[in-house]
Amino acid sequence: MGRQPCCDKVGLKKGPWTAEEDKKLISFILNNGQCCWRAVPKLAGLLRCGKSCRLRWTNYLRPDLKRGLLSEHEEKMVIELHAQLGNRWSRIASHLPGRTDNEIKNHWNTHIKKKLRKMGIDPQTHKLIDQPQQQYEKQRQQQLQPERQKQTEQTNQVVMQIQSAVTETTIEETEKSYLFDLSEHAIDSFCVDDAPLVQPHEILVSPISSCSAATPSCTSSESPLIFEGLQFWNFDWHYDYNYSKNNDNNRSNNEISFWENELTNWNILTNDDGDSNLAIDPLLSQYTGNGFDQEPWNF
DNA sequence: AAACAGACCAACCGCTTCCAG
DNA sequence: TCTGGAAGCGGTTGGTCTGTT
Repeated sequence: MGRQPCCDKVGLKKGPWTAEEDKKLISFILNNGQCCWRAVPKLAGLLRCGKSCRLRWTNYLRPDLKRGLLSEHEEKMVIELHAQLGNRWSRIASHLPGRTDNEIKNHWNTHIKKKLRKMGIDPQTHKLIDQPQQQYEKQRQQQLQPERQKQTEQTNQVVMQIQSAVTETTIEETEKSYLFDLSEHAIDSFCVDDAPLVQPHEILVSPISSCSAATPSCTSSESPLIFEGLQFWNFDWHYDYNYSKNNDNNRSNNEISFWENELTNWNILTNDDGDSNLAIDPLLSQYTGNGFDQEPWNF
């Protein structure tokens, strides 16, 4: 027995949302808040599935969304967070105010992946990708392995003969040799002969620089998990919200502040009669925003 | 100017997780 | 503790845009 569909799909509309639908959804949520998404379409007069409404709201209509390409700083954060969290886009998005998981996922797949590959880094593992020369060396090492094994065995035999002749071995010396082994293994994990195209520190955000504002005492030796619960500062907090991608008038003005641009759009969307005085106030007053370099603000 | 290919991204699908009863 | 519904999440799809031939 299969699972019941999230909604009765008969007669439901799919595909891109129209301005009219957006307007209905925004009006409804501003008046009633986010309640049971399943009920939203009926109550808002939409022929959409609740899930679709939720996605449209969270990914596109939410007033606190940032729009436009990710900044270089945000991109670095995404890379750093991805190295720690993997494809947990919502977790990553939670560290980037105003960005959605969908947006970050798309940006990762279309931009960052390519950049990392160009840099010789595997976007999934964040490790250096094998270059042809390195692959050749690896193969060669494997071919030489049996011969080396034989040589090692012979050497070991000689060493054992010498060791048996040595009557006193201090604990300190034993520890030293153990530590030496460990360091050898550590080197194995990153082949120093394989000169990377890009040094790791050139790609990843240094933890110490990232944490300075919120946790000034942390050091670069700490786990990058310090990102957990961390607030990041100094983001651009501007919006370039265009309902239509084709409306390039606003785009050409570069970043237009949320308050000029967003409110205008919202006025249009929430008022049939275009009376801007009526507009947002009573509806939006419930929303509180918070720029990182500012006090919380209200509509 | 037309055809095509690749890039981009909004939206969908289906699985997982959460939570109330 | 179990169950079923709702929400959350990540992978994928498909339409549109843009650049190239």
